[in-house]
Amino acid sequence: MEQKESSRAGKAAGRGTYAVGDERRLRILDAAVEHFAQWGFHASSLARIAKDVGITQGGLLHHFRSKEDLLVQVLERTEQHDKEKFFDEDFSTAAECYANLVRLTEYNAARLGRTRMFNVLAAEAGDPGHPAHPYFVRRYAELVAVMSASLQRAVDSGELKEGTDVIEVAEETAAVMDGLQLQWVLDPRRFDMVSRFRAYADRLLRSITAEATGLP
Amino acid sequence: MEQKESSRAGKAAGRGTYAVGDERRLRILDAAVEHFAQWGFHASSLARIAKDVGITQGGLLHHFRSKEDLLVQVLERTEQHDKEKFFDEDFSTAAECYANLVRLTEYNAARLGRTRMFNVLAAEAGDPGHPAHPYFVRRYAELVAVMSASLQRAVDSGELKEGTDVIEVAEETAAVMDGLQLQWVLDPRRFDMVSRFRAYADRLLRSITAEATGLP
DNA sequence: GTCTATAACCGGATAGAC
DNA sequence: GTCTATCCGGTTATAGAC
Repeated sequence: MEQKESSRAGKAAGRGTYAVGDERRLRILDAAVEHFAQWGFHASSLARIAKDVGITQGGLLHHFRSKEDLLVQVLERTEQHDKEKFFDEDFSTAAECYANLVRLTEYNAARLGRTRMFNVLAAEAGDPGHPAHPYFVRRYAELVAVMSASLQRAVDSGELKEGTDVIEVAEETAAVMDGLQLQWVLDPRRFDMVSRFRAYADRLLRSITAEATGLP
Repeated sequence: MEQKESSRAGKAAGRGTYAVGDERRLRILDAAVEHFAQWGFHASSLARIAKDVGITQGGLLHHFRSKEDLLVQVLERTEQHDKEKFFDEDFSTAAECYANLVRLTEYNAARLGRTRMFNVLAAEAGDPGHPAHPYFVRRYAELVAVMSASLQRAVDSGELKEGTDVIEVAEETAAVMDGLQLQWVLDPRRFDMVSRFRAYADRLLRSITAEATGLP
């Protein structure tokens, strides 16, 4: 799965280090994000995406075998980007882990189209026949694995209460993030997603942090 | 908008008390739920829905002016049903309110297609031009209003901590329910949505309940 | 009420010219 | 690499027969 990309991905791991011929490809991917965001997968059209890039539908299909192929590569691209930005380091405390998730929420709150795309695709992918179904199943599994591992270290270190169900907490946290995004996209100006997530994280951590002081 | 329906709605408010000619209408609505669930709005087709009912696309459009009309009436129907079932009474304690939401989660967990439909439509409706956009904006507002009113009564009665931000808690709870539904639909057999929501409700209530005992 | 027929379009994918 | 042309099928909505 990864070898396919290794030949064209940036060699020096620097930003923007791509083969020259891939510039058009990247512009297509960016345009596709916007369209999948607004229309979902089924209702997006290659012709309209191509038009945004300034080429025709036929031209677009020179870079991507099919519409499905385009979707999968869009997801792979954004995922790779997110992982580098937010899941590179292993957090040693739960507080750090949630501070990082607040950062992720801020990042999403600055990208309406991208966030709406994930909302729509995650929901559409509930259909087992949807091309993004395997992606989202794997995505949640990985997210929960990374988060629960962080939380488990926090339990072991004594930061969190003994007996905390770290899987449960990780899945709940993922749910809160997704649910807040749903409400935020419906009314981005009114709904303060970042504050809401921060409030959730604070209350959650307070309720699962091992109490060290205060009691006799 | 409501007069249109008043002539054909059940007169005695009893279950199933509909005009005879509306049987076909109801079967169309039920079939539409399944299709909107699997395909969302844009990618669903009137012809396929009609086929499931056993009529043609032309025949279907005798009962519903347009595809948009069908969607709106599907949403109105399910909403009316839900309100009667889960939001009829005003709850005097927060514990009762959340017990009722657990019941709602159980109800949803027994209806995969319907729940998937709401996931997809709620996400699609993030686009302001989507026919269901106004519906979902109003839906969240009403849900938060009802829940936060319940919670406020619980604060006033001393069940919950003084100074609890009831709007914040209500919006967070809605987010958890939606987020859990998203994960559940992706893998209904593995993911236990009801347990997860119960765990969330328990932890939330513990952290916002006014402590009455235990401290000197 | 339901059908068939049709209008007027849009969808993805392929083939081949340049 | 991008275009045009084309295939073949799907879409909603309307019109009119029965």
